[in-house]
Amino acid sequence: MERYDPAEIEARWQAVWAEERAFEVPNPADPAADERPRAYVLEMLPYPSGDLHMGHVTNYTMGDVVSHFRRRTGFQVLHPMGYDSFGLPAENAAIKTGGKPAEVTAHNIGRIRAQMLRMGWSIDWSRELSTADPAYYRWTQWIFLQLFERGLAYKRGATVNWCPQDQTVLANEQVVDGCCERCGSEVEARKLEQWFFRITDYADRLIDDMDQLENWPDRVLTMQRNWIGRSQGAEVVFKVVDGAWEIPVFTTRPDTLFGATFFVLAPEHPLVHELVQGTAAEEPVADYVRRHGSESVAERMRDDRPKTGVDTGRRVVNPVTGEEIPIWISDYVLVEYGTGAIMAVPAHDDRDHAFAQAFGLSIRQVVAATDGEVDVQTEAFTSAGDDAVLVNSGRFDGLRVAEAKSAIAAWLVEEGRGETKTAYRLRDWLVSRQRYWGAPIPIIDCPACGLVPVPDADLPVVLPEIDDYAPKGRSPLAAAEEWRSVPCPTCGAAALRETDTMDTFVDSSWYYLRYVSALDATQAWDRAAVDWWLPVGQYIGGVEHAILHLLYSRFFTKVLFDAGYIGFEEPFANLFTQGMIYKDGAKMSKSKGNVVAPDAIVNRYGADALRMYVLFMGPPDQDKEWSDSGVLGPSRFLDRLWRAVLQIAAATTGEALPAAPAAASGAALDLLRLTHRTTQRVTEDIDRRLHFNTAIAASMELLNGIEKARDELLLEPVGGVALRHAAGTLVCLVQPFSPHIAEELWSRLGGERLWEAPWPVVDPALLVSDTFTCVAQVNGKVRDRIELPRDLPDAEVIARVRALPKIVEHTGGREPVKEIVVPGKLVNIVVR
RNA sequence: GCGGGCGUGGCGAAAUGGUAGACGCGCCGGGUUUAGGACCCGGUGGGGGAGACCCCGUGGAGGUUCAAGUCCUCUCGCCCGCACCA
Repeated sequence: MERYDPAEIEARWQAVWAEERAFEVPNPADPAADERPRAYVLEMLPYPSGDLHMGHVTNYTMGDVVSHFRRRTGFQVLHPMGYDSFGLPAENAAIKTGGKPAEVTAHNIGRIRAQMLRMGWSIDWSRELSTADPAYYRWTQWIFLQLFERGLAYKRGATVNWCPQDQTVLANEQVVDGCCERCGSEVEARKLEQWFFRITDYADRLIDDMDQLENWPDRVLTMQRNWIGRSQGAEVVFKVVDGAWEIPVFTTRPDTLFGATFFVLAPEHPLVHELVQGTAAEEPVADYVRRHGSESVAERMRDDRPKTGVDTGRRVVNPVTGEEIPIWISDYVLVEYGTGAIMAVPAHDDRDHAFAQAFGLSIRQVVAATDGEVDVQTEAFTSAGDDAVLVNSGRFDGLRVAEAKSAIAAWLVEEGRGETKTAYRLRDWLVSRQRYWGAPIPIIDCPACGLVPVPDADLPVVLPEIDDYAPKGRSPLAAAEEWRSVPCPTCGAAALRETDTMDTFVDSSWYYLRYVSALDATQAWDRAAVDWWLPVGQYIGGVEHAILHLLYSRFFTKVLFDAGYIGFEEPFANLFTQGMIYKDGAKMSKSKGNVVAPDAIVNRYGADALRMYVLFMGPPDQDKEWSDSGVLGPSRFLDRLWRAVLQIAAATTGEALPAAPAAASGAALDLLRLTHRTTQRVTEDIDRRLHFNTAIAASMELLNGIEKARDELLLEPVGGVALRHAAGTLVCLVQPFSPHIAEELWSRLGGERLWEAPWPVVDPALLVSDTFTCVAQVNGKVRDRIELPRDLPDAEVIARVRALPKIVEHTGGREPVKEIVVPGKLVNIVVR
């Protein structure tokens, strides 16, 4: 028999699909457009390093299975692909080899595209995009200016995260444990003028609109919620003794106000200098501030570090007790959060408690446990539940914490000493980078007019060709004097271009919109086409983007909605986050030397086997361990499928997928039932649960059934039709996973264009049989099984089970206390 | 500390509260080829028994139920996210 040759089959069908433009879909303006329902299936776009890795293979194969399935169940499917092609790796490679980032990138895209094509994914390649292409980043710049016009993009001096290795600033989201997410160097704090996006304006909507994201993993929503970190509380104003200053603090525990025994300012707090000027504390405070400022971010984040601080000698008045309490400076108070100042309640806050102990400050209990004593001198009592009531708090004594929070907050408002307030952990998104390979920020700095947007007609601001990409602590673009010097668009005076480029996460925050109009040079997207395709129906990607890409994209979508450019507020209706693939217990990485190259597996077993294996390995949302021998399972399965279908195709005649013969009985009927049960399982596993591993297992069971029945069924005509029906169905079910072999076998069965053939339909009559295997239990333990007619009345079922010798033996002649019948499943006889 | 998730054969894993281990890898035995990472048949959780069979078994301890891997309470271990956020 002809051997299964994946390499030959795969190349041939890939050529057919390309020739037929099988996976290209029309926009609404296109005459070819029709009114069938639409599905936008999208996977996160890849960074084009030279080689495809297993994570990509899993990600895009999952999306491809969904795409094929939707296409064959009546949808027009938009399934595009592009490259997130700006960024450091290409730039660093160019510096190392003396090439140009654009050339390195073009080369890498060529390689990764070739590897993607070998996987046979059903992608509409006519919409391919690359974020480093001026035709793309022209619109990234346009969006930047949309934000600028609305006050959502602004430049300010700030203490920012500086990566000494990459020589650029980083967003908060890109700092992990005090180190650069990309290169691992310890991040330094630097005071610089930088561009920010005002994502904090959208903090509430980013949290509240999570209600609409029912089909997002809880994990991702929780991570975003934590990252935004919304806390309800109160702002309380404290007056400084012997001075005109009033300093507000933010607290989530206004109920503990009576227990505030000292006050702390962050070292960077703007009032620090004024407060101590000309006093005895001036020198020690200045000294503390200086020492604190020179510490690295990582040092400040060490969790076991002792509390440090310095007394200002100044005092503030506690608004409820009238008591004067000392003002300290300490770096455990963060200037960026709340107001940069806190009221310290050592009895009920661990950090304040540690500070009070370190400096011998007084600790006063104002909340007590309803059950049992607590010693707040030893340890802070932080419970805020119903088991905690106020003490030493004047007329608020006896209130539970929750009640006291609102009562004291109300009192503060009444007295004009404070107001209710919400604080967020989220910071504005720092988007400027001092590197070359990114979209230039389209702003011109005019000495007379200030920051002026580049006029739309002058977009894109194209990256100039330069000779030296090496980072020097400022953007390499600053050296391109000629490019940089331009007349001010407003007044015509000599002005300078902004030389920073944008964070690459800006590029990827809107690419899902561009696919609908990827070739349109006149606008970022066609509104009618966006309304037609979006929001994205199914988005698939790695969980590592939970608080970067996925939060930024939601923010952009809301901004563009508010600006009237799109008609929806959430970009991704359904999100699926796939697990990572490990090898030898570790993430695959070049440095660990445990990378398995997809190309090598394709060479050996074919793309169809690899595609099937990455999904067969386990549940798609879980991390998985790569096994070199594991791929043999799907590989052998496809080989057996090949031989079985070819044999059936040769021994029988008829359609590729003939109707199930009505006259079937015995083994033929059993096979038809198995076929339809399998169709049901595969359909549900793909459609509802994205449980590809069990869908594949079900297909394997069907093949096992076909092989077992084959020789017998080929002897008679009805059996032959049943076999052909089973084989045709199986080929259909396998197609989303391993489309090349499926297409080939389909054509051997006499079919055409499987990629658009209708999905097999389940005949409900074939899902049930006239008998069932009844499990016979005594006291919940399985003792026997018996084949019974499905329509037998319960009483008769019980009688038949009770007559079984093993049941008689285990009941030992005792009368049942109870008899449980689960129809079509089991009988449980309960005896004492 | 706060939040999320996970513990089932040698391994990857299945299992609407109803037959635990489907499907696959590996391994064992047999066959067939012995150019093959080839193919076919049978077996494969642990313990006992010559055997039909019996007992135990889903990290651990309780509980609910006729029935628990699945639900509840406590507990141990691992992974991930956030973390001096007031």
